[in-house]
Amino acid sequence: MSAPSHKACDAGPAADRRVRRTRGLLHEALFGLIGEKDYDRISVSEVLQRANVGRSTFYMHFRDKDDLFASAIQETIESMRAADPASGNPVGPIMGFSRAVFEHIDSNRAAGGARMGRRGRAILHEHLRAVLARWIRDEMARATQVRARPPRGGIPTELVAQHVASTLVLVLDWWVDSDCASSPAEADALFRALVLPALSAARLPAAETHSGRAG
Amino acid sequence: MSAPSHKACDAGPAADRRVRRTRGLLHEALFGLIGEKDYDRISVSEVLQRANVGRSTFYMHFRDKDDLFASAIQETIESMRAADPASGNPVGPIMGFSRAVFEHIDSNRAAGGARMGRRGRAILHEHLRAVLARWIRDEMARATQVRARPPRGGIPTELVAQHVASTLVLVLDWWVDSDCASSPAEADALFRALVLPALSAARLPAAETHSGRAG
Amino acid sequence: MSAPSHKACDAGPAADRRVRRTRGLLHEALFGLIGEKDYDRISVSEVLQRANVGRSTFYMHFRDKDDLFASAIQETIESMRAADPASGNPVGPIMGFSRAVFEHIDSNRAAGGARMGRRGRAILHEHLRAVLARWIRDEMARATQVRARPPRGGIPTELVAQHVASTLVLVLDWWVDSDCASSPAEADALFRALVLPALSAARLPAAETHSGRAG
Amino acid sequence: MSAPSHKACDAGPAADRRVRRTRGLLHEALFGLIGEKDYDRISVSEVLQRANVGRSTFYMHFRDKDDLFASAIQETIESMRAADPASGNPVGPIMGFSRAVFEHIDSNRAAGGARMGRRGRAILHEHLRAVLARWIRDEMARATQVRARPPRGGIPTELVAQHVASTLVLVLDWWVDSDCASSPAEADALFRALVLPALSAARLPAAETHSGRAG
DNA sequence: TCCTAAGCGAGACGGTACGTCTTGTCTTCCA
DNA sequence: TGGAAGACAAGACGTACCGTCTCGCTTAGGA
Repeated sequence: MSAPSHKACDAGPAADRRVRRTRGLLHEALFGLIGEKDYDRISVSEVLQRANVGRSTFYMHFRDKDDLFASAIQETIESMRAADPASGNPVGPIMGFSRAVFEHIDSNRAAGGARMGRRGRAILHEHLRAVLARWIRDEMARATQVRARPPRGGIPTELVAQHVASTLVLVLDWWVDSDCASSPAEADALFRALVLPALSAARLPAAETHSGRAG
Repeated sequence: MSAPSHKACDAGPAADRRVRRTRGLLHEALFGLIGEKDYDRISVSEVLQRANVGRSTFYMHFRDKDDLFASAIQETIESMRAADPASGNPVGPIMGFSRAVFEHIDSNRAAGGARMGRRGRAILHEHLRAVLARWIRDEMARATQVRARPPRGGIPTELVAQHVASTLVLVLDWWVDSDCASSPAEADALFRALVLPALSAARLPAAETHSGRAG
Repeated sequence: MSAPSHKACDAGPAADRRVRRTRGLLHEALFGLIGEKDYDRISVSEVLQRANVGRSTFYMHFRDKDDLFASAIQETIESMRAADPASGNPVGPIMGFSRAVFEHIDSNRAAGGARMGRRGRAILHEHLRAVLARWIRDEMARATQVRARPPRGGIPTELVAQHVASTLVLVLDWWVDSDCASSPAEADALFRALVLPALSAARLPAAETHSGRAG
Repeated sequence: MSAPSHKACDAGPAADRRVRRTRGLLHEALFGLIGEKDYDRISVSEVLQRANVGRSTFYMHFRDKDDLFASAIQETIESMRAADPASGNPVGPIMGFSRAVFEHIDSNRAAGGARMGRRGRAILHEHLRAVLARWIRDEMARATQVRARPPRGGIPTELVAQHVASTLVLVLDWWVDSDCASSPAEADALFRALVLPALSAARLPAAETHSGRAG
């Protein structure tokens, strides 16, 4: 889903500018409110009032509150990926991008990782998981080609990708919940410790890889 | 949350029987509806109508729809745990209970794993994760004592427990989604392949985590 | 339309009392607001707020604002008819009831005949016309039987009834607009002067209508 | 309100031509839609779409939908008056113009008298009443001077004029509703039968109202 | 011939009201 | 006396319009 949302609204450069502005206002308003109260106690009207946007305009751009949230997350992730200099870099260790993720969260933790109730967090996690799973699938495909490894071990690629994504989200959540007490490097190390052994195992005929943490 | 819900309603053996019946009706009604439509398109009124239960009665027993769902899941899990003969057996391999879980799902898959929309599944997963994490924490504590290992390795116990629970839920979901194409034993093997290496690693002293950031 | 509106809601004497109260509150609130601003600048929400009634309750009882208004008018008219001692009295002059109408308006003019914009007045007139036309049709039928006159003259009964009703509403409106400067008796005399000659004419064989077109 | 509407828009002959065209398109579109559905179920947007006119253009010319409708009616009436050869003819019987009105409606009934819901009809009637009342006031003034009668009888001139206008509209409505079953001449005769007696009475000192309760 | 200003289409926008839906409380009545 | 029935206040939802606005495009009179 690279398109912003369910509607194109291409009517000219000026209109486009306005549209972009409106969407931005709504994103910001929602993020602001999420910092203040539980996600699903937030009503659409509150967002509108804070963004100073009319109701119909909102529903022109987003199907509902969840759609707005998804779009906002998407935008954030994309800007984060764009700001990542190492993005698309084929060299470096396996799953090398994870470090960048932790670093990014670390520098933006004041803004983004704020309070958001059970439901908001669930939606966020779901999105993150999906996006990360896609990245990881890419990464795994590349790694497989570059290193000329056998295409798959005993574990289905898709399941591995989801597992890695799920674990990354879990560690992220746990790390943010602990107020980022440890450094990004340490958190990343935890993530890698949890996930790399299984990755190696996936390449082998499912024999036990005890060596751990593959550098 | 071992207590059924927020209210006791103890007024005698007969009343208790009726109460239990009412709660059961509501559980069944909710499960029935979940099989038909997305969880959060279900309104309390629908449940009431199907269970043939008055509105006020519902709110006597449950705080809201999620409370009812949680209670229903809890009951199901408890019945499942009760039916497990190996429960509480300290011998056997590490994380030995996982096999039982897959077996149980396999025999009940017609009934339970039915259709339920995004949100319903999310809530279910959340609950499962929490319950399983608790079991796993217990199991890890026991394993630690029995085998006289050092209390923790480089990875926080809590994080490991959550990771294992999360992975189990992931594999379960993936397995159910594939219509249980593989046998419970195979699915369990996948789960163990993903999770055991990390568990072994967690026992080692985690050399490279040098220092806390705050300290 | 003797039934209050589109819904019966018979669920017991107590519920009925509550229902009646709610409907009354809404009637009063609407009449109050009509006295303050143009009828169609009044929103349902305003009525609700003033009546201290929930939105859904309103739509339980009335289809929309116009339905509420119609119901309120109906109620008023019925109470007025009930309070009229001469109602149903077959003796007395032709169209004798008109005098009572003027008298009634005269005594209640402070309350009822208040300000109400173009649209509100139009709706009111429409209703009055319809109700009065029915009364007049009855009256004419009775008069015809009592006086053993020929059933109809050259003017269709229905048209005459509507004409009389329309004229009565016109005179009423004009009279109320002039702040009831003249006495009810005088106003009634004006009405009778405008309408009685035509009524007498309607009894004659209407010489000048030569032939139907279609026949 | 003889001016077309609230804006002059004098900027040259060509511009004027365009303006006229636009207004015409809107008139036609509205009349077309009125033939298809209830007047107040018609939205401005529908009119715009059918007329192929931009939103801002509409609001340049008309304050709102009612303004457009009023303007369209006005135009129609004016064209009707212009086409009437007897217009302004001081000779002939009292209220002689009424016959021309029925004749006009008769020849244009296919186009104009089409379906239009409660509200549309109400607005149309209101307008007709107002326009006709003005004509009638003129006619009465002329008649009074020509025939050298006393300026007013027992009934206020204004009230008489409104009564006549109201009755004409009533008969027109009834006639059109009956699909113009009778000829224009007959319909006119009905109108005159209903209204002329009162007119004669209005000239006298109110003597012949025999029923006499006014005193 | 080009220029400039108008009328115009398109449609995003802030705003208001609508009628529907659901929630959780409360009251009444029945078994 | 406890539970079914359901009226009710509260208020969010997504839809429909409204009237205002900004934007380019077209077009025609004046330079």
